[in-house]
Parts: sequence; C-alpha cells; structure tokens
Amino acid sequence: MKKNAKEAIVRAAISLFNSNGYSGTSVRDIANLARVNTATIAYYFNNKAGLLEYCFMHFFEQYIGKIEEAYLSIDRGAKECLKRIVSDLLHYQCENSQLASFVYREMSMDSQVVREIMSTYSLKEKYYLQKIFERGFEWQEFRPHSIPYLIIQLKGLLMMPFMNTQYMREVLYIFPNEPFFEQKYLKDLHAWIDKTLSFEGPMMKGAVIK
Amino acid sequence: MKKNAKEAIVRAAISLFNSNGYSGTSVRDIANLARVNTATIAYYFNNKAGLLEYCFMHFFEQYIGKIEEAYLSIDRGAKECLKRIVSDLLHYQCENSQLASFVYREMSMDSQVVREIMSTYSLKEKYYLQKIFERGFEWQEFRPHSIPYLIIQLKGLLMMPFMNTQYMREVLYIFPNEPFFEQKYLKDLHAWIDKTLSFEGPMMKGAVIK
Amino acid sequence: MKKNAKEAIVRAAISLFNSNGYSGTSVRDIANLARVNTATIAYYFNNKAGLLEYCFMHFFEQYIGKIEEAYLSIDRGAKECLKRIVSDLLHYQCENSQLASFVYREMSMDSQVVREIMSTYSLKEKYYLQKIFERGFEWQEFRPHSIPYLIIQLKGLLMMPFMNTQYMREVLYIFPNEPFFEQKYLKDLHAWIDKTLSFEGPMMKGAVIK
Amino acid sequence: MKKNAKEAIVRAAISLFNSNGYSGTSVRDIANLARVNTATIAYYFNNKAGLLEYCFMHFFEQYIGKIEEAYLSIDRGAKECLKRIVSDLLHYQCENSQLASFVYREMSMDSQVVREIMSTYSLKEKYYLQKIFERGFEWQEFRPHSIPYLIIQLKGLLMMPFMNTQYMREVLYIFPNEPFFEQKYLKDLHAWIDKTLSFEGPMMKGAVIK
DNA sequence: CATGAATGAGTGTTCATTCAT
DNA sequence: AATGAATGAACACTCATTCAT
Repeated sequence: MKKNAKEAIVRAAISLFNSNGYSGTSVRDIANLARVNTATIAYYFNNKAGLLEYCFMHFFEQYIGKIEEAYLSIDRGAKECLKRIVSDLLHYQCENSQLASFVYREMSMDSQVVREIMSTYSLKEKYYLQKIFERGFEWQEFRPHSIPYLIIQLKGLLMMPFMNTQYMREVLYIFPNEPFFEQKYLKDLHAWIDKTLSFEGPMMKGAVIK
Repeated sequence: MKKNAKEAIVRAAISLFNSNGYSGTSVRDIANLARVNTATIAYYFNNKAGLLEYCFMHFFEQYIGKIEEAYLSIDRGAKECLKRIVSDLLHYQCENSQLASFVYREMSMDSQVVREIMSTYSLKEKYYLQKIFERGFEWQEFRPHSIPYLIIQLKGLLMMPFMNTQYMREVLYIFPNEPFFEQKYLKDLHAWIDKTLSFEGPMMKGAVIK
Repeated sequence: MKKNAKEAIVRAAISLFNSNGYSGTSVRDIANLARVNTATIAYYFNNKAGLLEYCFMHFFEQYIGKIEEAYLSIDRGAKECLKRIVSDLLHYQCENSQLASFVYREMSMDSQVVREIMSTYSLKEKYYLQKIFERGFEWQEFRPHSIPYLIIQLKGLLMMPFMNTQYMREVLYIFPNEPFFEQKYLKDLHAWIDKTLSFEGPMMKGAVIK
Repeated sequence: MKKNAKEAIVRAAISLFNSNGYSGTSVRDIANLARVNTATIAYYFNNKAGLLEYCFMHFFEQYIGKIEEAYLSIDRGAKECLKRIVSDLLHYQCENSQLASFVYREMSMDSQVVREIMSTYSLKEKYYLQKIFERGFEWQEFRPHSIPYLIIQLKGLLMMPFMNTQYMREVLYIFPNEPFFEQKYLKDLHAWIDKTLSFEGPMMKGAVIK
C-alpha cells in the first residue's frame, strides 16, 4: 500500500476534485484521503497545479488515443467510423466517470494551466471529427451541415451524462457507471447519427456506397 | 452608481464566478470589481454562500418561469409546446450566458447549499418535460422512448454551448451570445425534435391527427 | 417598551458582558438582545467603551454610596460599622449579582478605560476601610494587623461568591442570588470579623468600651 | 530560540491573556510577541481555543497535583493537611501569578470550552477538600460547618490576591509575586484556619487527640 | 523516499463605527 | 429619537509551499 503512494494520491485527487472542484479541494484533504504527508504531493507533482495537469494529461492522452485508433477505420465509411468513436468514448467515460466529470467541469474555467493543456487535445479532437464529417459529406453519408454545430451537438450528447451525475442519479434515476446505461445510451447516440446526422437511416449507407 | 450596490455585487459575482468558479473567487475580488467594500457583500447576502444562493435563485426562478409559461400552450400539441420551450430557454441562456454557464458548472459540485436549491427546480423541470413527452407519446407525435433518456439528450443539446464557452469561441469559433448563433442553433434543436424525437418530420403530425 | 430603549440596552449589556466578557460581546449582540438598532447604542453611549463606562459608574456609584452611608455610624464602634458595611455590600451584590460578577472580572483587565474609572472608587473604598480599621485598632476592637492584608481578606471573602457563579451553582450548589444564601453567608462574614479580625468574639467589644 | 516555538507561544499567550483577556487577545498579538508566524500557533494548538485549553490543562494539572500530594499526609491531622495544601497552593500561585490570574478570570466566563475542562478539576478539588473537612469535623479539629460555605471562604482567601493584581499593586502596594508577600499572607491564611475554622487555636488539636 | 516544522499570503467573516435621513 | 446603509480594519483561520533532515 505504501509502495505506490503516487497512485493513491491521484485516486484521492480525482475523487475530491470531482466532488469539490479543483479550487475547492486542498492538498491537505488529498493528502489525508491518500494517507500520505502533504509534502509527498509536492514531492511527486511539484505543485497542486502539477497534480491537476497530471490528471488532465492522463485523461486526454487516452481520450485522444481512442479517437485516433478508431479513425484508422475511416475507410469503412464515415458513419461506421463515427459510431465506433462514439462507442469507444462513451465506454471510456463510463469507466472513468469521476475523472471525466471533473475534467469536463474544470475545462470551462479560465485557468491558464488548463487552457494550455487543453488546446492541443481540443484541436486534435476537432481535426479528426472534421475529417470524418467532411468524408461523410463527400460520400453523401451525412446531411451537409456546419461542422462546428455538429461537433457541439455530438459533444453535448456525449458529455451530458457525466456533467452532472448527481442530477442523473437523484432526479432521473440513471446511473452512468452501470453497464446497462452504457448499452442503452449508446443506442440513443447511434439514433442521433442515423436520424439527425445521416440522410434517413442505416440502410442509406449501403445504397450510396454502391 | 452608489445607489444600487447590491446589483453591482451580483453582476461582479456572476462574471467572476463564471471565469474562476465559486471557490476560485474571493469575496474581495468581487468587492473590488463591484467597487464596494467587502463587508457590503456580507451586509446584503450574509455569506459568500448567500450570494451564490441568490444567483441560483435568480437564474432558476426565470428558467422555470419560461417553462411554465410555455407549458400553457400544451393544447396546441406536444411538439409545438416543446419547440417553444426549447426556443425560450435557448434565448434565455443566450441573454444570460455567463450566469447560465456558471450555474450549470456549479450545479455539478457536491455542495450542500446548491443541492438544496437545485432539487426543487430540477423536479419541477422534470415534471413539465415528463408531461409533454407523455402527451407526445399519447398523441403519437413522438416516438415512444424512455423519458429520462430523452431528457438527458434534450438538456445535453440545450446546455452544451454554454458549458464551455471558451472552447466554443477558441476552437469552434462559435459565439453563444451573438444573435446569429441563437437562430442557427435553434434550427438544429428543432431538427433533433423533428428527426430523432418525432416520427418523421413536421408534416407527420397533421397526418396522425387526421 | 420602546420608551426606555436606554434601559433595555443596559440590561442586555450587563447580561451579555457577564456571560461572555466585554470583548467577547459585540454591540450587535447587545442590540439584538435589547431589540434596538445597533446605531441606537452609539446614540446613547457614543461608544462600546461608553456603555462599559456607564455600567461601571452605575455599579460603583451605589457601591461607594453604601460604604459612605454606613460609615456615618462609625461612632457606634468600628466592628459594628464594618459589619454593617459587609451586610450592605453583600446585599447589594446579591441584588445585582450579574453586574457585580462582570465588573469584578473586568476590573482585572489592563484596559485603560476601566483603570481610570476604577482608581477613584478604589481609593475611596480604601480610604473608608482604612479609617475603620485604624479606629478599630485604636479602640482595641481589632487585633493589630497590616491594613492592606486585611483589606485583601475582607474583599476576597466578600467578592468570591460573585466571581464565579457558575462554579458556585454547578459544583457547590450555592445560588448567590437567593435570599437564603445572603443570610447564611453574612453569618460567615461576621464570624470572620469576630474570630479572625477581632480579639475574641462579640462580647469583647462591650468590655473594651466600658 | 527557534527550537522551542511552542514554549514561546505559551509564554506569550499567558502574558497577553492575563493583560487583555482571552477574547481581547488576538492570535496575531501572540504570534508577534512570541516572534513566530501566526500559522505556527494553529500548527501546534489547532485553534486559539486549543491554546487556551492547553494553558488551562497545564495550570490545573499541577494545581490538582499539589492537592493530591498534600492529601497523602491526611493522617497527620486534617488541620495539618489543610495548612500544607494552603501553603503549597499559595506558593504555586505566587510562582505562576500571571497564569493563575488569567485562569481564575476566564473560569468565570460562559465558554463551553472552559466549562468542560474545568468540571473535572473542580470536582476533584471539591472531593479532596470535602474529605479533609469531614475528617476535621470527625476528629473535632474543625468547628462543624457547611462544607460548601467553607470552600467558598477558603478559595476566596486563596485566590483573591491573584484576581486583581493591578489593584493589589497600585492601591494596596502589595506585590503577589514577591517572596515577602507569600510568607506574610500564608500566616493570614493559617490564622483563618486556626481562628475561624478550628475551635480555638493550634493547641486544641493535641488535647482532642488525647 | 518521504516527512515534520514552519511560513507568508490569502481566506471568509465579524467588528465597532459613521452618517444621511 | 432612532435607524438602515455602508465601511475600513481587524479577526481567526486555512492555504499551498518550502526546506532541513
């Protein structure tokens, strides 16, 4: 247990950042929860900001990884590719719901630190989505539309369940970290791709390709 | 200028809470921006928490007001009613984008204060949406579907542009407080209602009624 | 009730000063208890210090008054006179136990304000007691002894029950504002005068005078 | 000097609490006098209240210790034992006059903190005094009398010189921390035991035992 | 590898007081 | 005669951070 103090710190940090926010969490709180000395955090991450940075990096490294990996299958069609991305990202969020929730929230703050980390990943994500949408328009899989507005909608649908998990649980009785949710919500996301984004449903794709 | 110190405080608070978060903002920062003394904040709102509460109340009072008002037109059809709600809420958010942005973010925190204020409004909102969806199913305007999952999607689409305005501006070049955005995004929301939520478009409704 | 706001303030002040001490009591607390506005206190007493001063003056004016009045009967013998003083002061303390308790405590602070008020009264008190003791020695009513040391003992015995009323009540089950206490304790004080201060008891006095 | 910051804080605290009272003293004042940082006080004592508690504990631990130690000699007679207690306590107070003065004053406040600490010690003290008085009555060393009333008088005589040292110095010209005072006042206390408490003087004890 | 001691800056809050009304 | 609005200064306390060990 004492061996990986670093991991314990990260775990504690994610949990507390998620409940109380970054500036609402003190390094002492984290240290207490992780059962290490306060100075140990400085030892591993230099700063409180360093710890935040580590969490963000950790999250987005994998986040972008999923997108990049799925993008390799672009040749099987834009819709197919997008569906896979949506599926993988949803799965990733479900598995790391606390981290996702906290990262999405903190992203919206004016922090210089966050801003710098984010920009790279945001641009990468935009790049891939843009590519896929353009391909979809070209091959007439998707209804022509403003790409930024599509990105908003897609991200809105994807992120929403993790932006306010407390509301999800206590008002809607939906539990985003249960496997049942993942299956069910994935269908809804695919429905959006099929109905709103695409021309008129899954069958169209075949017709066009031919 | 000295007359309405209270209003100045609220304006400053919304702005700073939006950029730095609630716990990332000190009452002294607010006081400085509002050009009043720190103690004046305590005089009007007792607490920093009291100021937060005031902002939340202010926001949700109007937010629910819009929904209640629009709900009166339920007899003209569920889809029509829902479209009006979406339109009004979007407009309200655009006009108060800072407040909306900050409220949506802070809602996701584990604060006891926020929790208590929220619960009432969240339940009211759910109540009206539920009524509308049920009516839509009954009159066969909407595809039958799990109501909570519809609420997530609707709220996701509605809230997303205001959850991370910085990302919107700097990555997607979309400016949620400009009138152009409102018009354009409203169409997308209506498209979701027509394509994904409803059976197959605006004309269907008449057909069914017949 | 609104007529004599001043009296209400004083009453509230005595009560709160007694429980929480002078610096432990805020003018807002006093104002709240007296059901007046905070500024009303400033109106009547200028200062918080002014209110304290008023309480002290009020207490010592009467305190010294009792001594002066009793001193008029010095010709009936020093012991007789001292017993009357002791009796009157004890009675006065019992009737104003809260005020007495608080004044005795606050006297021991290094406050400049208190110091100045006190000095006059302390010197007056000392003057009369000194006179009485000297007379007692001269007429051989009292055992010759250092006057300051006698004053300490006398004051110690007189003040003690009011210096820690909470201890009196909760540990010794003695209630200094009940009439029973006054009667009983007065006997003890007289006993001290008879046994320790005087030569050998009440009867001696007559013998000497003869 | 930097080594024992804790001790420096306690010394400074006792001095300032004594002059200005607990609530009249700010932690910054204490920190300045002790030449440490304000936060250092929180580091060692958590709270301002924690520092107060420490002072009280420190005082009463030794105070009760003196009583308990002296009580061991109860077999040599109640009067003898009581005289030793009085002697030891007087000596202890003289050596720690500032602390004693401040503790006695603060005891009379309605503070919850103080109340809790006190109760234990007050009861212990009462227990031993009661035992001694009862023994004294039984062996006919002491005049039968209500024990609580005896305790008041004894404590009044013992504590008085330290309850208002400023008055002692400036009005009576008595300096409670000088050795001369201790000797002289001890005689007075013994006189009270011999004259008022006991039957008729030191020799009586032997007579009764026979 | 990890920590206990200590800190300067900053936190939210409360204070006694003022002043136009 | 009495007050509501507003304040500057002070309050106890917590913060992230440093550094010798």
